[in-house]
Amino acid sequence: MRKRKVPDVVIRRLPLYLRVLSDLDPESSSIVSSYELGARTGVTPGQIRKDLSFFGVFGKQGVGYEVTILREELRRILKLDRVVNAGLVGVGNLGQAFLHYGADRQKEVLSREGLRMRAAFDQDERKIGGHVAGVEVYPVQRLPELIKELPLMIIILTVPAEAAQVVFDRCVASGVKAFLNFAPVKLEIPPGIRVRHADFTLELESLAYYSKEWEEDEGEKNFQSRTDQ
Amino acid sequence: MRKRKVPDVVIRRLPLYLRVLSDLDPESSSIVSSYELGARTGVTPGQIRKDLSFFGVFGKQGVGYEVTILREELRRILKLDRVVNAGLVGVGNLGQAFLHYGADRQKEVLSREGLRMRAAFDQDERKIGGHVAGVEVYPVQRLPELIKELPLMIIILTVPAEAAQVVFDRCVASGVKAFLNFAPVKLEIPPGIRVRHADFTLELESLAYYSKEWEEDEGEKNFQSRTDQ
DNA sequence: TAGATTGTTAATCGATTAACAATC
DNA sequence: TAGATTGTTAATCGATTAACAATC
Repeated sequence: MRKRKVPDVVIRRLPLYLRVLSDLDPESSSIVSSYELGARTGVTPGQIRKDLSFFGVFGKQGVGYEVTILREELRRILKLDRVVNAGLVGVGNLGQAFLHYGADRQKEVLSREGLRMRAAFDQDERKIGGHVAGVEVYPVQRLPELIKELPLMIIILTVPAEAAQVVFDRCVASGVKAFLNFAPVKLEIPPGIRVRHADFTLELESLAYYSKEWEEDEGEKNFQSRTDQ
Repeated sequence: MRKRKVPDVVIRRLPLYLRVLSDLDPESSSIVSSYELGARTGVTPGQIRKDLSFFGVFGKQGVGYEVTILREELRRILKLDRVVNAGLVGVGNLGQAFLHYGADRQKEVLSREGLRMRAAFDQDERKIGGHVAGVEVYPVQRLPELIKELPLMIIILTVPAEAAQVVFDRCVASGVKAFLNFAPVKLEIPPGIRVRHADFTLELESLAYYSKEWEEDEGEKNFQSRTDQ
């Protein structure tokens, strides 16, 4: 009964396909081929077909994929066919920034799929009870309670580095399985829990390697254009 | 004379090693082994040694690595031993958020290495001439000019999706080789240019796949704990 | 010296790509 | 039917891991 594990690298491409399918809908054709999907996502047609094959058979040979059907299938696979509530812990500069960002995106896309920024948490008395970008701020003490009641399925960690592990552990204890972590720390992660790290300091530092050397002429061109992540 | 290309996945781990080495310095020992580095970064000791071997020989067999030496070598490799200026285009919600984030991090780490948020750009008359988190906002028209004069080696794109390709192309034309792109679009990227995508919408949507199903009991446990990116 | 740890090679693992039979 | 495009298998590519000789 156990399906073979789907590689995470495949899971990470699915939202990209979904985005293109959602943007595609209005424009005429109700059918799309892996070639067109490839052109619009930057993924090779073969890889798209391989990725989809992990989940079933969605196309017609000689024809392509029905846009609405494939879109609904991807939404179902990603669990975006239901409401998915996210909570954010740590309403500092970064936390507020993310809430504003989320509010911007929510209008466009997040809520088109089932994602909702549902609650924020902080220690600071002055922030509690307030709203940031339309999201209410609760005391961190209520985290376990609200994880279960709302419920919250994804937690975004925008707490200071020192607090990250403690908050993370508390969320895990309350049943959360998926995290987006902005704190620049190595978390101790138990089995079955998925954490994505968003650490811009590391991103920028690694980009410095590829940055132009303005002083002298650049002799060394031993890299190629590539889109990462 | 041409070195073999260093895989990007290796480049992305170097800042992590550098961070640990920088944090390590005060604490007693001036020597660190690949085993300790591994414990602190979550990378296997063998992989750390392999990664470093792309750039030369930095350790002593039977002993380990001199902390200060390895740190300086990594800073040099990543070009963080000199000043690296970054510019940001698009001072909307997300852009301002990033500038505040950068200001926070700058105090701690970014400036410890050579990274500086040096300039911001926007179209909006009301923003131009102002400062956000200590960074001056210039009109986008001055982008090519200031890229060359300051100069700016890394560009952070926080413009709306529609504007991203145009702004990107203009920066490339002015010689920028490294980008951090927050706009949710597939950019057309010429050879020799490195772009990292920071697209939280996609991250959250892929996390939904791993999120707990609260309705029914979760029968399917076909994933493992893993830290990605 | 004996013990420890590097640097590196070879083996393994996993993901991408090529290719094509099936079939609409 | 002929042309197109899927689904899938086999080949390739690249990255990680294991293992160990070199040597401090």
